[in-house]
Amino acid sequence: MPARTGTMASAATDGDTGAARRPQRADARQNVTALIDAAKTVFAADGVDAPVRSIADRAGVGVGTLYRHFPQRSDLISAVFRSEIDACVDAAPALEAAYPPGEALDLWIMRYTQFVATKRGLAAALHSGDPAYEPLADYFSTHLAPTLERLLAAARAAGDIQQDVDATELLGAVANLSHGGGPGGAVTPRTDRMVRILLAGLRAG
Amino acid sequence: MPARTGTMASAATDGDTGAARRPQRADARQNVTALIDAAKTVFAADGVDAPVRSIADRAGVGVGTLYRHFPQRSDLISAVFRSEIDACVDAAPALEAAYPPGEALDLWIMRYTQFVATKRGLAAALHSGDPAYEPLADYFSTHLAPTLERLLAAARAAGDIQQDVDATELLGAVANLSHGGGPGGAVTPRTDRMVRILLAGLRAG
Amino acid sequence: MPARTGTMASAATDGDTGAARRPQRADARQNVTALIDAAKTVFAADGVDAPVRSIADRAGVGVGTLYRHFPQRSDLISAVFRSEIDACVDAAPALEAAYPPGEALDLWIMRYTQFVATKRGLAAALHSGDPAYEPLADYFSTHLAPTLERLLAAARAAGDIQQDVDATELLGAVANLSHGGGPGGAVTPRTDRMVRILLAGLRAG
Amino acid sequence: MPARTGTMASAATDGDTGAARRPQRADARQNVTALIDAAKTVFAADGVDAPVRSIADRAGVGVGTLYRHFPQRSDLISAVFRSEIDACVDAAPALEAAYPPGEALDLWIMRYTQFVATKRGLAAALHSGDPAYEPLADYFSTHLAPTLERLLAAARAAGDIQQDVDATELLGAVANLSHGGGPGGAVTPRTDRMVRILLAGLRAG
DNA sequence: AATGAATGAGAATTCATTCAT
DNA sequence: CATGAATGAATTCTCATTCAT
Repeated sequence: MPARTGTMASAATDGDTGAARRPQRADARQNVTALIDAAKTVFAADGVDAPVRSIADRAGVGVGTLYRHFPQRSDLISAVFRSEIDACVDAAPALEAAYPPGEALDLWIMRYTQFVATKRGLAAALHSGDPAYEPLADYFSTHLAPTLERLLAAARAAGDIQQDVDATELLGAVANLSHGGGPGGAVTPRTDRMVRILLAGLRAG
Repeated sequence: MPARTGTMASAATDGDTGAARRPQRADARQNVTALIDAAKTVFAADGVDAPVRSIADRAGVGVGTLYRHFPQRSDLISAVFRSEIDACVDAAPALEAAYPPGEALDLWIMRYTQFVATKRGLAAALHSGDPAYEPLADYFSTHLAPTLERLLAAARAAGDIQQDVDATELLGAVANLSHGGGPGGAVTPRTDRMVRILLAGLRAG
Repeated sequence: MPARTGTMASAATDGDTGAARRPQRADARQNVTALIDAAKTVFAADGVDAPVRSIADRAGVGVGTLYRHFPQRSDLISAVFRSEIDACVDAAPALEAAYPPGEALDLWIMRYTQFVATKRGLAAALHSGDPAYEPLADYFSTHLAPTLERLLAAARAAGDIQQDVDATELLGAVANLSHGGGPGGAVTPRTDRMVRILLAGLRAG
Repeated sequence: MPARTGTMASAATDGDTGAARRPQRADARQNVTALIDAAKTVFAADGVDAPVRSIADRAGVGVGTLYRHFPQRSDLISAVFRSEIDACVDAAPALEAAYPPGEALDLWIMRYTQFVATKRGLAAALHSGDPAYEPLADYFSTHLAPTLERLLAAARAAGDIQQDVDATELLGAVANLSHGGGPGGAVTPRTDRMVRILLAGLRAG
């Protein structure tokens, strides 16, 4: 579990006496941020199984600090992905507003594909069965899935798709298809083509 | 220390047919078989990155023996998959003969899915970029791809599919989709559904 | 498992002066020292190719600790030899001050011989061509060679030697001649005799 | 693959009863020769610690055959060197006849140097203290030493050298000095220079 | 006699994780 | 709180040696 100091702290301590303003708290916060940034880079480069040490080094902190904030590797993975997942979720409304449902669906999936492409090992982690990754899978289910669900419903309502498909399943499938992007993590044309075929499949009767 | 073969046991169990003790020479063949069998099981359980030792142990041979027959890990992987790939290839003609092109295509893909489902890490290995796995990728290209190509061509000729898709790419995509089958390696309904959607996508204009 | 330091023992043995228990942090220094001491002994006994493990064991640390401080074997070798090389270098001035050039040269070479005698495999390492040992060879070149160069120049100026000889080459030759000292590492009379002949050779026209 | 037995009996076995004409004897002889040749090459390339297998492979025989003829590694080393030692010994008379004693001594030593230069690890083996190499050391003592002794005595009688030096010791010293020849095994200028200085040392009063 | 398959003991190296400072 | 030293299990790979065929 990541620094659960931060979450409640924000609101609760905001009203604090103005005096205590530069505690160690801010430091810890900075470390957490640095670690997440470092992990983001390292995960993209070497996959989510990269050595803990390389992440700590890149963040400029000791491994002990990493373990303090992220006792489980999956905690770090979750933390890394959470912000990007959130960004992905946040991208939906604009698409929904600007495009017809079917197109919005497609565009959002492509957006999601880009997110997944840089996460080497993400799909493997999600499907590893390792209980440590359950929180991550849950985050998928509770955040991305509802968004996709909504997009799917709209497209279905518009008559664009007939298939009845589970959003979580579809998220997993697209993640799987995105495997094997180059080291840089770019979406390959290959991935792109396959995802499009899958999307086409949703249209079929 | 050499193979502690049960020399005296041989006479007593001479009538025995199949139960091989611990062989030699001509039975290097048997060791190879045992290794492939062991690897098949271990790969299915722990993925293709499982420790060499665990495979050797399960096969009842020393690691040296494993290395003798399969100097590279990819050699073993290839050996394990080759027979199944061949079986997959061999399954095509019957389907082509018995079903209309589009249906034959679908059925063969499902057959292929079953093969891939038990190979944890297969897709990852194929896409790892590690040159050690190139022979394996080649085997895919030279054996499975032509078969699928033929099925695709027939289906296209029959007007079943419009999409122009590369066979190797499609093989990779289906392999990716098949990730995450349970430890047992069965094709999950989830995988099945996603593959069907992909197949449906091939039909779309 | 971390260092099982004898925490409670400390008070009882507080009066103790030198006998370090199993330290930490600041005592990484002590570990380094212990490793160098252990390596010195092991190298003398089994040569510089002795198993890493045996050195770590003798030092009472894990192999990981050894690797932390000396990532390359040559790093350890260098560390072991450096202090002795330095001692060897430091011995020169006194000799130069107390003896005429020719004699000082001879005495210093004998001193150097004593150093080399306990380093089984040192000469082999120096000549192995293995790039890992280049730092060590460099240390020879940059520390011992100048010293010998100076002694040679003085002896030459005094008319003691006519031969024009490269200091590094001569160091290597003497090291080679010193091979085969008993396990104890003492300078054998045999080595002594051969080195003296070589030194005599330097005098010849 | 079994030995390509029966190369057809040689002239040597002609005296045999005409019946028994295709003995294994000739084959074994051939294998021994092939092994020695192979070992000579491999030793020069990789040193006397080269893997047994590489020698057997190069000789085109199984390792079992190697072990049959040379149960100990030192047996093979001895066998390899013996012929060259003999050649070295045989070179002496011609030099003694054609040159004055001092020059003959120098030339023979240089000849010996050439022999040693291609034997990576020979000197180390001689001095390893491993009892397995005693026969080899003995061969040195009983074959090369007397030759050198004779050359030394002649040079001493001619007034060329004053030093009283043990032949075996001198052989060892020159062998040591020859360490570090390039992979090809050529005598390096460095080695040459040092040996010449040693020889000069023999002249000194 | 020859062969080469099999064995398994080493040896090197990496890395997750703990915990003294 | 942070640090990073220490640990040692785990894993890969090599090679000398034996012995069934």
